[in-house]
Amino acid sequence: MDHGLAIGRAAELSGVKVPTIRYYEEIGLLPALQRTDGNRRLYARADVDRLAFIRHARELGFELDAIRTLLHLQDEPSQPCADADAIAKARLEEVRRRILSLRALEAELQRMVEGCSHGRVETCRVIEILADHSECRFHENNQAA
Amino acid sequence: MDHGLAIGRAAELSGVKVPTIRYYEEIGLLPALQRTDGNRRLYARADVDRLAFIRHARELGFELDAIRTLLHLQDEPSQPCADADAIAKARLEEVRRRILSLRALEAELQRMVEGCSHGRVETCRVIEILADHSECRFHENNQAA
DNA sequence: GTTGCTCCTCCAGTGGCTAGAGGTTGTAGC
DNA sequence: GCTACAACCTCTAGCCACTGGAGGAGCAAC
Repeated sequence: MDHGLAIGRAAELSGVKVPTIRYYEEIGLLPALQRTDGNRRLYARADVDRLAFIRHARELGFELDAIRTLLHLQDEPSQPCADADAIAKARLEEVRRRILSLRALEAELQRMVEGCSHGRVETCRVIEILADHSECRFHENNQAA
Repeated sequence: MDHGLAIGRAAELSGVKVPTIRYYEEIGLLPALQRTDGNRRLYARADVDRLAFIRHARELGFELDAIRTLLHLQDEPSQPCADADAIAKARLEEVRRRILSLRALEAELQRMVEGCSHGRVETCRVIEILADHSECRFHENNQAA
């Protein structure tokens, strides 16, 4: 038994799926790995930690490019953390904007659903409100999703 | 001057970009259009309305498949509107879930940013919290973005 | 007639994976 | 040692909803 974990085990431990791990390696988010004689990837604990870091950051909605920067920072702990701070702050702002936007959206959808006559489409507010944007209270130039 | 609008004008009026309009036609969201002798697309008012409908629905975060269904419903006003109602309700639920998830996310990011020592990475909470998921208060299996 | 704008088609790329084909390696049981 | 089977490998294509660019044609004004 050589020391190092197989990709499946690394996936289990980190919570990142096997094909996703390979994908991260491909785009250079993970350094090139050791392989066994049989060409299988070997993961050390540090690699699993790195994967967990990435997964957590993805859950928090950071883009892979931002994560790349955060990983570089993590690799050099003596650097000032202003960059990490800025990335987190930007993400926080983004999340807050999104929440505001979604709340407007919620209200608009609520209005649609409440207005539904449960009858025919011709008297249905859902369709009507969609058709007539001018009536809409949701006027952001947003990424609504 | 033939009656009908050029694609650029339809884009202006509907708020949908020119390549996006062509894309919608390609995937069958708009019916096949009239063309001029010179092979240019011609848009009637009804087409522009349809585009505006799509745009509005996209702003509200409906997927193109849902929009396809909504458009079918709009085309047949004598149908019961239960389907439209269901689509809108599902979207409303989705938005509410997302808001909850984003609020948890906001709190987590807030905690990260507040914990930043504005010093070196080695003492930075931002990196630390990312590295240590177990400390995280944000435990949804979410689509965080 | 020529400038310059809009339009046409077709193809490639985005982000962040996910799925599948087709082949190899490793392991457990007999 | 043999066989079955899981887990691995690479490579390619697909997902959504666009977006951008190349290279060419049409059209209006001067």
